[in-house]
Amino acid sequence: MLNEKRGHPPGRIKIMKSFSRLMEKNDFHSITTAQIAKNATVTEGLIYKYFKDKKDLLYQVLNEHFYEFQAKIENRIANEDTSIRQLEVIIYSSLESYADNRVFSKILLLEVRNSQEFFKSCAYERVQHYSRTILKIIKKGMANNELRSDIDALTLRKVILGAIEHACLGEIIFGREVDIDQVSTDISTILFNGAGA
Amino acid sequence: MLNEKRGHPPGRIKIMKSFSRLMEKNDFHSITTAQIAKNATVTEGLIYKYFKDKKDLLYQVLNEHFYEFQAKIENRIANEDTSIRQLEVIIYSSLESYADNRVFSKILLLEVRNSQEFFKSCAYERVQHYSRTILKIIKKGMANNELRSDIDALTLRKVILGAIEHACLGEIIFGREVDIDQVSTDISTILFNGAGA
DNA sequence: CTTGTGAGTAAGTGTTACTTACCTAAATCA
DNA sequence: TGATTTAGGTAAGTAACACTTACTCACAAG
Repeated sequence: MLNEKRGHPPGRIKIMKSFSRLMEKNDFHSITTAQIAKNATVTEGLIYKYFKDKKDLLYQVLNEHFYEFQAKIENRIANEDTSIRQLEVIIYSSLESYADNRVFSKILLLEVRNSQEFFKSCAYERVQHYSRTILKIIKKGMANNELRSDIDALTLRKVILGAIEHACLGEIIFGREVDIDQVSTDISTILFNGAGA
Repeated sequence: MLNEKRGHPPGRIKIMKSFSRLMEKNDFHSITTAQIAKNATVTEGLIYKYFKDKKDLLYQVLNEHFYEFQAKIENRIANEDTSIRQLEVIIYSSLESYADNRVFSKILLLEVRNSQEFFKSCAYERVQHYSRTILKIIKKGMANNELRSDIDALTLRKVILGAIEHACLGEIIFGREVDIDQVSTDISTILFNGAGA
């Protein structure tokens, strides 16, 4: 907290807040640097003092949101003992975070993946860390026979992440309401017990 | 096939082919209309004779690819009798199509979803049709006790689609190889039998 | 033989993301 | 203290971009 002011001058904060606000209603490409600046009551040029380009601004906003997301989830899974419970908490918490931070989920699921630059950003490093946490839980679960070990751990991770993300898409894109409790228990049931009768 | 020439003048075809070629290596936004025109050996203006704007070109290219994708899958599931087998065929065939048509999968999974316009396009209508087909199979499976009916059919569909899509992301984004047989059987195992031991 | 139409072009235009040069006030330090 | 670096911020650009307008030309139908 020492360098809260150091690395974060008021102009920079205003730009990020302005951009976040605009992302609530518009998609990334339809937002202009002129709009961002006007909304932040700074000049366009200042954006490029703090951000390499418009995409860098996007990645840095994502980075801040992802930090909170990650912190919340890692706190919660620390209180669970079994792998399955930990994964269930991840499923529930992800749905919850995506639901009450639409800008964050929009950026992560719809805006960054189409460009290679993202995968060199530090926001992506955070995503990787989070992703590795899930893999560790799966491997631990397979080692102590909570999870079947005849399937590929990487594939199971993909299925879990895919299920979570797709479950939120309707909400993110169309603003539909999602019953988080219902959907997350259904996802857990399917993934851990199977959809077969 | 009568109006193959009628609705598809040579310039239009050249533009779509040129754009598809460019999409193999670049993302949508980094491709310019000047590049598309040059590559197609037509002038920039002609693009706007056949397409409302650059995004409309994207949607129409997707539409053509999706038609083939859909036709192949619907043929294949017609040969299967149980719901689970039909869903397994969908999982396998989707992985296969995404693998050998990278432009198609890039557009569908990474490029169109961020903009609301897409959801008014006729490419999206096709996606909806495909999506409804899956829902019908699930409901049929629940009705004849192949699939458990204590979970929401819509959620199961989301999990299936999410699993398929996320399984291809590594391939689409990083060009990683995917073992389709292995991954699709793993996904089916997880979804229908569960990952729990 | 002229009139209407579809394919295609050439030369624009306003916006957009981004750059450059500059200002100002407050730390830093000789 | 006085000189100088430096960080926050501005103003006025610029090249490139998506898209438009006004125009050919070929040719088919009446």
